Amino acid sequence: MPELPEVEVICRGLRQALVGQTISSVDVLVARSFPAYNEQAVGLLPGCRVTGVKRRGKLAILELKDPSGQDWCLLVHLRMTGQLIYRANLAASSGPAEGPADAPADAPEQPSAGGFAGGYPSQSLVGALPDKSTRVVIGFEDQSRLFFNDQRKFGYFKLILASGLEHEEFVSKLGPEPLDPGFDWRLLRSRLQPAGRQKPGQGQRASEASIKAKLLDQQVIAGVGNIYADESLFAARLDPRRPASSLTVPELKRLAEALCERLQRSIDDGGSTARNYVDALGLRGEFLDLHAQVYGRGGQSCPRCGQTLQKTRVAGRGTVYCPKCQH
DNA sequence: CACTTGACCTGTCCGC
DNA sequence: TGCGGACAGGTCAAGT
Repeated sequence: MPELPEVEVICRGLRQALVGQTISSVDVLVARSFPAYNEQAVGLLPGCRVTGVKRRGKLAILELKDPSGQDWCLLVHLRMTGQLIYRANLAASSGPAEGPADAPADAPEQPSAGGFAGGYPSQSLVGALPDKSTRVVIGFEDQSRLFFNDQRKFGYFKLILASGLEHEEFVSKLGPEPLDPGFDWRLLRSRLQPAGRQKPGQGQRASEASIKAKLLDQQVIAGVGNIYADESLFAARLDPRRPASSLTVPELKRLAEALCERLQRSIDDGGSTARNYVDALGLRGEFLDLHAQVYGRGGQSCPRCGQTLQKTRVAGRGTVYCPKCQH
């Protein structure tokens, strides 16, 4: 469920914490979480300095520079249940990270912390780390650590050259960023309704795929997942089952606007916590509680017209919509 | 070729 | 209490 807003919130936190830091160690506890680790990264990552943290679609990207000056990108995809949690060095007081049983040590005291410098906030949803879902741990020279937790082991790390062919391929595969300044209804139309070659007489084959399936396709638009597809379609008053090819210009305008508004609103709320999403400090996001209108609310009444929201399946995903005001 | 479905995983929730 | 099964959904391979 980490989608664009969740990954964006995590990246902002990591940027503050990691830029300028130098990696001192990498522990891969589950091999599938960093498939190529042994071949390429085992001796390469320690010594690398973090020069930036970016997001592309649902990917978090740690930009690294190795001692020889070569630039690398460490890609992290959280998939369903991945978490990236940063823990500052707690004045070396947190010895073995495993020890709720110990009493003598002033307990895992939580230094109120206004930011990363002092540790982590007491309202963190995540306890002592590593825990049983920890897959990768990256240590830094100042003794802080970045934990990659992932219950379902769908997420992964991948190290690529910043300017290599792999990078080009991965960038060009993803569709445009809906929050980039250049994103508007015309761009959305070009992605949803690509101008097919029109043979005179034989009109181009209109895409029959549902608008929801298209929104979930990362090659069409980058970063939209199930939550924001449903929320945007509701805000734009569009039936998720409609063929993408059938949207009119006014409908495309509503949808483009709804996508931007819903995604930005969620970033402002700290993202959506449906199951186990937390930000870089272990804090949950509040979008679902504060501003979501349909996701997870099947059977409840439509906040716009009062009709009962329907839960169904579109594009293989659980989908909630209002049968009365979405057309 | 366009599109849909199944597999990958594990934790949670529900009914029996 | 314990167990089986459905369900959650991002992405890719396989199927229609």
